[in-house]
Amino acid sequence: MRKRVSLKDVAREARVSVTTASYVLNRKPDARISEETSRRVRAAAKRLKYVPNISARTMISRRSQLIGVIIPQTGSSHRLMFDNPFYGEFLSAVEYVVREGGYHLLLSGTGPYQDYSSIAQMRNLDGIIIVGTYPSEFLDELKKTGIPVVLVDAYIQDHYFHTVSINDRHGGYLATKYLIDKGHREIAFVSEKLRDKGVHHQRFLGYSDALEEAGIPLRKEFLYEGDVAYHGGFAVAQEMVKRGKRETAAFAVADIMALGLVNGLRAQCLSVPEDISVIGFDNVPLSTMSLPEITTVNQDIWEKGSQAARIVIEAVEGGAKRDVILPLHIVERDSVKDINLD
Amino acid sequence: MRKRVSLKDVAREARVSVTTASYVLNRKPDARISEETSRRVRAAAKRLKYVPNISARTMISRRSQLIGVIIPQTGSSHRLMFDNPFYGEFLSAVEYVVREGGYHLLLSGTGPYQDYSSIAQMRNLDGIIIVGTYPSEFLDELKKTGIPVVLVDAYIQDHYFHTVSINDRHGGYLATKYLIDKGHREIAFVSEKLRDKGVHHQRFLGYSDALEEAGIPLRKEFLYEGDVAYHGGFAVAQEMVKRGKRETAAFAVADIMALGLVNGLRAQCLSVPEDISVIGFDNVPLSTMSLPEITTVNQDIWEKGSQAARIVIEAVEGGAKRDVILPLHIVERDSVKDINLD
DNA sequence: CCTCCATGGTGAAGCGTTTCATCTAATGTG
DNA sequence: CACATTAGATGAAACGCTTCACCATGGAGG
Repeated sequence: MRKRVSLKDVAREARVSVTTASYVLNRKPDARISEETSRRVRAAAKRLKYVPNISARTMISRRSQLIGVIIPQTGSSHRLMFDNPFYGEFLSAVEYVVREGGYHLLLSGTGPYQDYSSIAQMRNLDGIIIVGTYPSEFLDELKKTGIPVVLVDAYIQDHYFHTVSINDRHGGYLATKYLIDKGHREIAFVSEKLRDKGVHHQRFLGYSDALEEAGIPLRKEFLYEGDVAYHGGFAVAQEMVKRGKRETAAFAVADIMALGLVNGLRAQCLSVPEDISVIGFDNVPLSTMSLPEITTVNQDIWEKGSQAARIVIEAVEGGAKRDVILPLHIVERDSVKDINLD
Repeated sequence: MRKRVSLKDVAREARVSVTTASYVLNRKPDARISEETSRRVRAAAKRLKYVPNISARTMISRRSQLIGVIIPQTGSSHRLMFDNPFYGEFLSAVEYVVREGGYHLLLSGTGPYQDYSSIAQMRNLDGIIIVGTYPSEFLDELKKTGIPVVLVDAYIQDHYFHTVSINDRHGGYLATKYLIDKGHREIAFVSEKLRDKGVHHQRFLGYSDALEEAGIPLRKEFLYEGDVAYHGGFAVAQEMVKRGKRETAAFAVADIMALGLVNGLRAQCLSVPEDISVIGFDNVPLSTMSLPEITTVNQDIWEKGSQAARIVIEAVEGGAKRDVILPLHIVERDSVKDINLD
């Protein structure tokens, strides 16, 4: 491999100074360069296949053109959370927007918790996107770096962070209300163990809101816990028949769980929606990958990722603090039965 | 934000020269530093929360501690191929190993085809992992950079590239043979339009191998085409009954497609495996997310990712060229019926 | 007493950029 | 014709680090 060509080489080739070459190649608006010189430099750069060295640039400008993204890991394993298709879709959008914006994407799992602010500094990250809920010490460290951070789906109120989220509580309300409107009054709530913060707790709040509004008492025995994963939903189905299945409908906080639930129910010879209706949340592609296809609360994941990326780039380039809340709506499919019609 | 602390600051604090500080912090084995000085420097670094600047280091050492990963995009959209869960799992493994190895991960979609060698040079990438099949001009460009590249699932023979793959042809053989052993002779092959290179074509070759070995003629009308996606498999199911469904079994080249097929069949009131058996490929989690759970050819995706990452790191650090082929085996579940028993 | 060598440490060059301050010529103004 | 102004271009410093070559000091050996 022959030595990499540097700006110096281009300058020599074009018979100008390094300064001039730099000005030309960066299209500095206020630099006064003649058309002729400009052309010469560009030609030289092309001829030599000049590629700028971002490291060098970073040192001076303190801009790395790098956006860091942190994706949660599944508890036990070291796997990123891609088994929930939400993250893949989200990441796709981020990658796309970031690339179009002239940045690159540094992907990390949550492993290096405490260390992430070091990573951010070492690499001179221009901006950071974090999805999910994290300990506040972790966020505080990040804050100290002064790097713009966009928090996605984190229920944190702190003027430092930009946020993009949905109104999960309202989403939970929507889903439950939908079931109620279809005549259901015995409605199961299926989720992981609820932590105070976090989207699932919010969705639970929405669930109770809807119940309360309809004058339906909240019943402890209609609350089910399982991993937010296919097997979690599947297991809940078994638990449900074990408890005697008094419910006519169930709201699962994620489609992946809803899918497990639907199949688990079917495995127990209950049919969906005839014996029990199911509604999910997210509207990931998975929700159409079952029979029946699953009615769910749609959130525009692509939009979520795009927004997060756009906001972080904006912030890097001097934009103001932003908090975006994306809209939600029900998408009706075949997993909910209208029992008013019976 | 106060100014970032540099090595100079640490040196001053520890009352030593920058050189010494650098030696200490990098644990240079041949540098002769007294225990006492060493301690002082480390203490200072800790006190000031010193974080090295990778850009500066990169300039000198020409090592960026960055591994680039390229994931294919779905044809039309800008989405990364995460709708096939293969990629999420693969990426997880890579991320994990790369991080453990002290590197970071730069993620790109295939958008910047031609430009990737530029990106690689700009960022001084230490190594590159590419999954999928790409035009050879693209690979040639990469080759010119001299950066170690690991090709995953690419049927390319070129001494420059490291590779990790499975024997797709053998996998196709295994799947088909399995079906034949269960008494099937009318076996559909379900895939996307076959290109010469590429894993799916190889799997097709394996399919014919098995047929030929068993003395079963290959029948054109048993070949189905659709996108390697859920909807692709679903559509094939419809096509299949339209053609009169002469087959007793089907081999789909990817689980995601197999899932679509199973559900599509069920939607046509055919039951799996009673009316028709289905076998998939990959053993992604998805394959257990249907009823019946899908019998499939297992490839260890996590291992694939880990190996790719390990090889690229090894190569960066001076290792020799490597080509790894991972083993394959059938995992029996419930989507194939043994019709010998009838 | 002089030389040698080992030990512990440092100065300064250099990596590839950006950018500020400056310089030269040429043009315009009175 | 003298002077100010401007267009066009450049030199050199700085970014933070690594590393080569070199400098002290002091004890061992002759």
